[in-house]
Amino acid sequence: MVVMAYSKLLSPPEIVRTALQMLEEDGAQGISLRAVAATLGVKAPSLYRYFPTKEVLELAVAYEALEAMSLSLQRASAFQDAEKRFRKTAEAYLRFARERFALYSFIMGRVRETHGSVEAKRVWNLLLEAASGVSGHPDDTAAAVATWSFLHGYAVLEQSGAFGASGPRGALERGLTAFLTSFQLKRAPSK
Amino acid sequence: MVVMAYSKLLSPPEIVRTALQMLEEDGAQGISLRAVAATLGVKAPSLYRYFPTKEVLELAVAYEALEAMSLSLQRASAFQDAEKRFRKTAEAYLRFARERFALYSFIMGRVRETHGSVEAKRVWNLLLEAASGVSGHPDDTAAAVATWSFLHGYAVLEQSGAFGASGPRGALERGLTAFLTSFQLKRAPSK
DNA sequence: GTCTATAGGGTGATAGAC
DNA sequence: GTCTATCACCCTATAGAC
Repeated sequence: MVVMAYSKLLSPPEIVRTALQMLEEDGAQGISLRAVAATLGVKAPSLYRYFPTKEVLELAVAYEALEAMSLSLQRASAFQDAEKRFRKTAEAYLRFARERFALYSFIMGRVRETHGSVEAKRVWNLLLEAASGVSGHPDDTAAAVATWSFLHGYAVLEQSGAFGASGPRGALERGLTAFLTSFQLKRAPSK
Repeated sequence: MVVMAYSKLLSPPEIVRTALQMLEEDGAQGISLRAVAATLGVKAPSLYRYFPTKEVLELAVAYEALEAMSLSLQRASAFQDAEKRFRKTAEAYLRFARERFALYSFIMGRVRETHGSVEAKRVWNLLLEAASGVSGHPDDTAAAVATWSFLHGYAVLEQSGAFGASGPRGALERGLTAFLTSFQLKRAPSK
């Protein structure tokens, strides 16, 4: 047996990064401490030196995932025109949900726990600004929540195969247009 | 030990009914064969006389749940006025999701498997008719899918606590109104 | 037709050796 | 700081006794 000195293999950020990556690759049924440890070349109990419970690790992963999500949305919201920003933000939201669905549903499964965090607020604010820009009201919560509901529902139904072989049949465009026209009707008078 | 003849305790419908009821009372993490059997006063292996695998039982439960859902929606769709029927159907959908959320998400987690069944079609048709009635187009799939997405997203976000302490802030009304006005704009000319 | 017993898998978490 | 060993559960599913 080769004599081998213990080396500091682990660190919280590395554990979180690994867990997130595994979640993304095949995370339908969540995080397994054993699996994460194995990927790191370590046994499960070692992780407890860095995270007191599984839940604490999951929360750290959720924050990291929210960060990634807000970055994806941010890139799409750099448009001046209100309608274009609204559409691009919605598009970016759905792209993130589609391409990283396990991560997305992991986030959405922990909304309560992450509520109020800066990471969650960043995502929320991008949605809020996109919707408010269309209606012309500075903090149009109702418009943003309605938009969020639609996008979330669409993302989940799409991924679950609910649209069937015939696909969504233009429902995305139909919904976005409905919101756009309706929000614009209630538009505050521009100065 | 009391001598006791074996009696025919079980039947497929009774097992399904029990599983559905348990799912409804505390079914956040799905069906457990052990738990279902215990409730029936029997050991888990006995269930295999009636269902070859857990999945088959789950499917039977899903169909039963879809049946219940379509009944809930049906009661609300008996309105002549298109707008009223649309609103009442949406209301009934959300009520079902709210009051029987475990059942609702069990259904939604098996959309792919139940797709094409008569039970699923009954629910879908009620949504389709509600949306089509507003737009005036006989089979307005896009409008129905958009509405479904919104309702599903709203139901899930609401239940997950995403709306926070301040609540949805009128987002439901805002969304429904947006769809109504937009669908009516594309209304087919009435004869 | 239901039973016991068991195969064979999973999970989070802890104690104490090294 | 990581390890082994283990606790204490959970689960679906099958073989064969009664």
